[in-house]
Amino acid sequence: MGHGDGRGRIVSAVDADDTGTRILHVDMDAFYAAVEVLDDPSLRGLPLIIGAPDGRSVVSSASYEARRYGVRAAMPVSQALRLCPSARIVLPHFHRYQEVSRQVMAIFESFTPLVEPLSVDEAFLDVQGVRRLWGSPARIAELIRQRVLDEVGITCSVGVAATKHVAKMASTISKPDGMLVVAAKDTLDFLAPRPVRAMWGVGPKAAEALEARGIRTVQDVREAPREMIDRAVGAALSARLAQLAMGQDPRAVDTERVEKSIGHEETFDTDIRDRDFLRAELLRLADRVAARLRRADWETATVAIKIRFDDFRTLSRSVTLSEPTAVGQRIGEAAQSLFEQIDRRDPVRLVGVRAENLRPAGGGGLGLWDDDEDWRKVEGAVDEAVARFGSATISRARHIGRVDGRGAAQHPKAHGLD
DNA sequence: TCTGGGGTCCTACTTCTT
DNA sequence: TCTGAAGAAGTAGGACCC
Repeated sequence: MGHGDGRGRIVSAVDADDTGTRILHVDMDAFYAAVEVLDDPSLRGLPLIIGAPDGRSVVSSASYEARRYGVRAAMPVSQALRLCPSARIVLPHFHRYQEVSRQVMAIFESFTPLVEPLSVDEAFLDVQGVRRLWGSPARIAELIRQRVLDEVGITCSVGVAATKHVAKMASTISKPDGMLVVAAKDTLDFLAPRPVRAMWGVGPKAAEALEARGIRTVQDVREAPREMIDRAVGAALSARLAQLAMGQDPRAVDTERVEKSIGHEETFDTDIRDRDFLRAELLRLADRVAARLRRADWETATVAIKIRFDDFRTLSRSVTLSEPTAVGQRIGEAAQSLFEQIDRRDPVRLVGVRAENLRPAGGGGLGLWDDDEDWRKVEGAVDEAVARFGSATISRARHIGRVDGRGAAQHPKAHGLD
């Protein structure tokens, strides 16, 4: 079980003991690949790699047929093709995945309002309050699996347990097209033999540090001295692992998570030395970030950049602004200024811009504009005016756009800037 | 051999404020 | 007015997740 290549399927009986459970973790099987097959049935049964065939692309998703050759998400496409030369490369269609995701989430929400989407293809559901309506958690899990298949045409796997952590582990193990129910009283036995790497928060580094101390399974985590785990992975993760290993997970299903940062980054096909080009890229990324901020009616108080050099060394720099903004030009200027502070002149493979420390847009109300075209006109006009009249005069005019309140008065047409 | 993009969270350290 | 301690806030980097 748990091969990740489709050979580990488990399906608990609908009448399996689900005493003490309330959390469902639903995970779509090879989601991107499944959507591509849905839209082009001739792809069914083929080894598929979702990703770009060129440059430095990595695998976004792979069908189970490709996974049998060792292909995994996040693997360079070139490496995936060496493992599975017969694989079909399919360019990703992210908008389509989001569309299907919305369909699936709507099905979840028809069972319970307590749905926490984790990503485009998975969610936690708390079904404690809807048992009278739909039946036991295991029964609800089966109904959801059936409806997703009937109405959307793709399969999903569901873990049913008392906590998020165990439900997620259970869905992973049951894949694909599976369901695994872990009754509350069976939680400790279920967890004991699992590898530490399967625990939430344990990645390659933490696993290596734990395994170097002989801590290989969840049972080992329970038995190892706490100080030893503290030293291996730090106090915070250690405390969390100690809880999780005992089947305790206080995290509730959270339906109102809000984004804490918004960023964009780009890896170039070839490494770039040209500083002017990199500055222009920072400005372009800043514009995209700002556009998203305005659409969400947010501003950012902190701008961060990320620079990755040809040797994969990565630097980040950030600055807190004197005044929050959602204006691309300001974010771009902050990003460029941070970039100037980096002395290293080696070729760059990636640049990124991120807005952190987000807050609701106050005073300016720039987010009221539906299309960014309008704001580009304003920015373009302001830049032109700065060139003609000098920045002091124009900075006052620019300020009008922020304090002038919301609505028509700040629209470019109203300022005669159209 | 080659390592994306969009995120969150944590730790260690520095600087600012009281 | 100066100084030191302590806590808060800011910054950089890394690990992790999907």
